[in-house]
Amino acid sequence: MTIKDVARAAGVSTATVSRVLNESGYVSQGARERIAQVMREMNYQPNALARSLKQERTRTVGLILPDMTNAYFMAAARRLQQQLLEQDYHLIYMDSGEDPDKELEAIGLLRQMRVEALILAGTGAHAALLAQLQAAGTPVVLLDRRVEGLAADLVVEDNAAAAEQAALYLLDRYGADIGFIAGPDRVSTARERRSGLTRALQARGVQLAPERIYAGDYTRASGRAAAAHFLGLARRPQAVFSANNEMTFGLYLGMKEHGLALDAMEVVSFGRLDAAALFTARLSVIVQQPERIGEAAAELTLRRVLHKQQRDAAGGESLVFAPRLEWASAND
Amino acid sequence: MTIKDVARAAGVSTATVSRVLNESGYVSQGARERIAQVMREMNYQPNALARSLKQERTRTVGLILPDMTNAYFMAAARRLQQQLLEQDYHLIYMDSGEDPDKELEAIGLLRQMRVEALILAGTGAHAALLAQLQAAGTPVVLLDRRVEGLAADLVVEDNAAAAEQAALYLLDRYGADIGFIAGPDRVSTARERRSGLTRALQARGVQLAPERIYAGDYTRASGRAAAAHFLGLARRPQAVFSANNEMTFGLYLGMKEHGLALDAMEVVSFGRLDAAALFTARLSVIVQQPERIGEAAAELTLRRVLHKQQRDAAGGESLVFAPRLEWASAND
DNA sequence: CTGTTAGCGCCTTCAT
DNA sequence: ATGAAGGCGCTAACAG
Repeated sequence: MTIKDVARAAGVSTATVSRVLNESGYVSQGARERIAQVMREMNYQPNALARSLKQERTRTVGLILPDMTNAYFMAAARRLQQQLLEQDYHLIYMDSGEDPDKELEAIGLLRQMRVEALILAGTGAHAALLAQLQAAGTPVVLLDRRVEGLAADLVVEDNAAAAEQAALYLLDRYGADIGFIAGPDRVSTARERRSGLTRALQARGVQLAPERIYAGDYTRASGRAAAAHFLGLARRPQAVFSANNEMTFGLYLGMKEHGLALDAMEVVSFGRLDAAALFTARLSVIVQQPERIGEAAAELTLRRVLHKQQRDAAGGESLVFAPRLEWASAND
Repeated sequence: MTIKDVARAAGVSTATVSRVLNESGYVSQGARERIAQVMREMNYQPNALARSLKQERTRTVGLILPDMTNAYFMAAARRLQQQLLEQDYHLIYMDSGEDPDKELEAIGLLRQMRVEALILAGTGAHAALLAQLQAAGTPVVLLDRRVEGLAADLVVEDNAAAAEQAALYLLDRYGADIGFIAGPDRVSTARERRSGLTRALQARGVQLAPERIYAGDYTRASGRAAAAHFLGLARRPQAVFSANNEMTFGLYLGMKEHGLALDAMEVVSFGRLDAAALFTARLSVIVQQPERIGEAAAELTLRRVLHKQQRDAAGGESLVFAPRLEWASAND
């Protein structure tokens, strides 16, 4: 089923068929209709590979995510895909599983597929390669996470500011009697959330004992471990600040396991925790907006690939969204 | 950056470069090393479009899912992708959003991209088109959901049997004093779960009053509405059977809103509900296994595309997995 | 308005 | 062991 078959069946040359395919150049009404008819009858689908090869344009964007079972990323991805689709751009996903090696492989594959742009929520490991990609003319858009040493377009949330605000609230209420469950330091959002806390501590002139900070890794299991840790202390914190919602879920699991009421400690968490609507807790959340992140990333990407808008040599455009804080008193 | 550039830089012809790229034919040790060296230096990435065009082989599989924010599907997709990647096959996702029109568009796009196979958790709308695709030589593998009127490879869970078992348990315990929250009838899993209930009712010679069946649509909102419905009845059911976990979540939300304790009714639900670990309930779940579904779909697909194993004219291979039932007494 | 032609980057005989 | 050449399906001048 090629353009040749269509041309023959319609009694025209391939060029004419190509013209109706691309809505370019002049084609008589009669020919146009005949060709359209034939295409429908044969159920012809143009070969995207051949078109892309010839046009040097794939209308394709790569997206690398660390975990495609993560609700936050998938919400962003979904919106992103919708937006791109409106401009006839297609998304090719890859899942790195937080593994730099797999990320490297994914980047390679996407390059081979000649994606016109790369959107990345990365492990942070391949700054040099990404810079090279950019230099070669493929726009790179960082999503949610920064990559140290890489000046690229950026769509992120203001983690530090939100964390600082949340921490100030807790410090003013409980002083140093709080616990912090940190994320993995290799991820920029985790670093920023930690530094927000640090800023708040400095602002209030408070020191946090080392055992009040638990080094988690954004997983539910580490939140559960944090609960065990905090509840094992001579004096357990009155409140906990958790750097993401998975760890918060784990924290509650751990509290339950230790026979503690779930509203025994006040908790502030990054990211929504739907489950909290079903039990009694004192939970405040820093509400993120993956859809807006996805939409902004799409908009930025399209600007680069559609309008060939060049990035400044110095650095890219930064879009920073402020998460909303949702304070909750006992929510039962 | 083409094979020509590499050839020139290495002082050989493009044919030789192609040979090392494909590890085919004879290449002297010296040439091989020189070429590999040049490729590394130039950071050459072969053009997948050109290769696929020439080889008539894209090493690409299409996957259409109804909702890429759904944990079940994404768990399956992840496993699927991992398995395919091991054989150097790549997955191209599309999200249909449960919309037949978008699904149609997605199928078209994937055809244009010349995917070697299509894996589909569909809206059930395009049996004829899919049959045509199959006839044209593109294997179609149905994931989780059947498509009426289409004889294709199939990887699903045994919804009817599991639903029947669950229903029998409830009927033996509460007689007709139970409620059922059904899924949308256009989805095969919903139909099967409903028919499992029907079988159980017949087996026990019990009739369920029409108001004891609520027509949900697999969304949380419809579960919440179901709660409102059941609790508004003159006599509320003593137990509820919910056709999926999102609706179960909604059910609990609704119960909470009506001031009912979450263990006031016994509940059996399709699909895990993680949140239940955090509150007191009487919930039993029919545990699904998306990873196994994904793995099986990958295995089946690879058999078709790698070994060109033909499907029987009559129908495809059916892999039916039995979900595990996890009975819980009060889980506090 | 339409057809002819020359590639896009790569692979694959067929010679050598 | 290597190179020359044709063609995968399509588009984009250029002629007519």
